[in-house]
Amino acid sequence: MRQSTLFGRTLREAPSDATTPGTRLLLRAAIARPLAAGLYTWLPLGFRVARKVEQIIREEQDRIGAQEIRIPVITPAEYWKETGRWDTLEPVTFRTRDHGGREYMIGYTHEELVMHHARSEIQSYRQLPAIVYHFQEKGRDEERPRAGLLRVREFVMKDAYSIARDFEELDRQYWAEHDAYARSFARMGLDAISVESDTGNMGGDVAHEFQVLTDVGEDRIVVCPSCDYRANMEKATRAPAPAAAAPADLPAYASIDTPDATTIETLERRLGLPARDFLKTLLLRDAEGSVVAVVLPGDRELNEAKLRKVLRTSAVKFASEADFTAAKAVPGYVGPVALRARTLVDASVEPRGYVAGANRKDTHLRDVVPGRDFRGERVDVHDVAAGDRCPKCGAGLAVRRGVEVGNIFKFGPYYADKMDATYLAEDGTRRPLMFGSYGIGIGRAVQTIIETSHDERGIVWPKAVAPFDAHVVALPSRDGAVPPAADALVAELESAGIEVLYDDREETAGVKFADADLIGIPLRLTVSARTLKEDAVELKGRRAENGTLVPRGEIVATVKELARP
RNA sequence: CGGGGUGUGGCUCAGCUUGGUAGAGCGCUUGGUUCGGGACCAAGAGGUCGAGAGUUCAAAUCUCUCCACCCCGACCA
Repeated sequence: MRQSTLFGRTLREAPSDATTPGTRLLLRAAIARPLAAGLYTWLPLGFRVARKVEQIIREEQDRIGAQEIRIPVITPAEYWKETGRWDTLEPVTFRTRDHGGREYMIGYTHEELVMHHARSEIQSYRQLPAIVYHFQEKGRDEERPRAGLLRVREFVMKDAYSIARDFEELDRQYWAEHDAYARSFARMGLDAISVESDTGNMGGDVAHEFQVLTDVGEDRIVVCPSCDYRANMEKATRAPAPAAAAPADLPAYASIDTPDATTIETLERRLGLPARDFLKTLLLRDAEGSVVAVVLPGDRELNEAKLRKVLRTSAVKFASEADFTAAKAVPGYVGPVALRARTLVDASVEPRGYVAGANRKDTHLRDVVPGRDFRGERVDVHDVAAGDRCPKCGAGLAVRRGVEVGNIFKFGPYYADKMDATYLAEDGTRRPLMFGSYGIGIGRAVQTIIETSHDERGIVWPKAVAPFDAHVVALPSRDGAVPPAADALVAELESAGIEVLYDDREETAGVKFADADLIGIPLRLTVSARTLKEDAVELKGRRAENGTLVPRGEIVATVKELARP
């Protein structure tokens, strides 16, 4: 590929709204270009990377016996209505009608469609197990696209779907996919770890995410430094702190005056007590409008994902004024004592005396003892914090940020039950198709590679996904001998199966080298008057500081050996 | 959706407070010099100042409405 004709130019400066290093390099190195919020066009260099990432995933899916298919982007409403997701996905999907008025949506994912095909194709246990997958666009009307390709509104996903006879077979498929994912990410140069995750609006109960730990990630990941415990914050738990014995002789609770002290911070200052000595009581309402109070220690944060799970609801919001009145609570002074609301008490609340809101303006109560002065359902709805003890081994946990590059779900009969998808078992009974689904976002993977593999000069592509194997840079020369020599080298490399980006532009050495570093192809081959005089080619790895001269006669073999891992 | 911010040539930005000829650097074109780490000289091209309405003799600048994009929070690959 001649760089002089490459569609898409490199930028010396990144647009000012590009916030992460990967987004800046994505734009500067002409990998992709924005079209609208959350919509990106792949440029040739980026598209080549995307295709290599796809190919790695394809090979690993094929290796475990998955079969590639292709389901349309535009999907009819009727299948989504069978599972109820036509309604629940409404806020995050793109929809349209045909001229006959029939409803469709751009696939948000493809479980329903696979299940539809499976129930008609699969009649007998003899056809199981099966895994199908495809690479297909997903449309998600995200409320907030972010950071280049990390979160967009349309993206290609490799989504695989496993269909099994029973839980055991599903379990084997699940772990086969888990391993295929681990191999895929490793091959594309991503250091991804698998963590336990919440299932969100996908349904089902067992799920893992593959997370790449990096500061630009949106997810908070709890990692144990001494054992293999890793979990998304939405799911993470901790070993309970040693239960402090409740002092037997605590006095009955009593009012204290706390004018204008509506936050834990104010109370800490005012009363000279640490945040953990307070109880904060949050009045919330779920998607159906039911009100619930959640009691947490003052130093703990509510984990909404956990709470949604406990409440079996899709959204949790703060309570309205009317809700406060009905619960006999006062904003800023909510407390669990004599509160008229369903009360959930977080597991981190200990059996001891606390300061809590009195449900009266400007008043708190001291010596409030859980169990004695109020009751509630015990639940785990708090965020794990750095330093909490690992639920597996007791070591101090760390909290990191991560990019979710893939996830896997074990649904069991969840979809089959809703869609009446059964097969005839060996014993003559009808049984539900056991289902699992597995997704990798291609664009997100590509940008995550950039986020985690670059230096101050540009991208450093892993060999397996680099847009080209080698970057031949022909420097300008007076005698006109360089271009034909470089042409010949490129032709020879290409006929040896090497993918070459050939910088044949009339630019100075500085510009060419800067672009080569920015684009980040693993091997750089320089042809110049200087190298011709030595009958050699300068070879430099992307990370190397200096190149070395390789005799012209050996260069093709040398590159061939270095190019492929 | 809530909160915040920004829209001026392809990119980075100045100009706006205090209304009066639309600017700089980079990039682009042409010619010349240079030639191994983002060269130099000269001459050019390129802008409905996000859109619409209003105020005014006069609007990039003031007012209103709308739009787009970015960032922070709740969801996901």
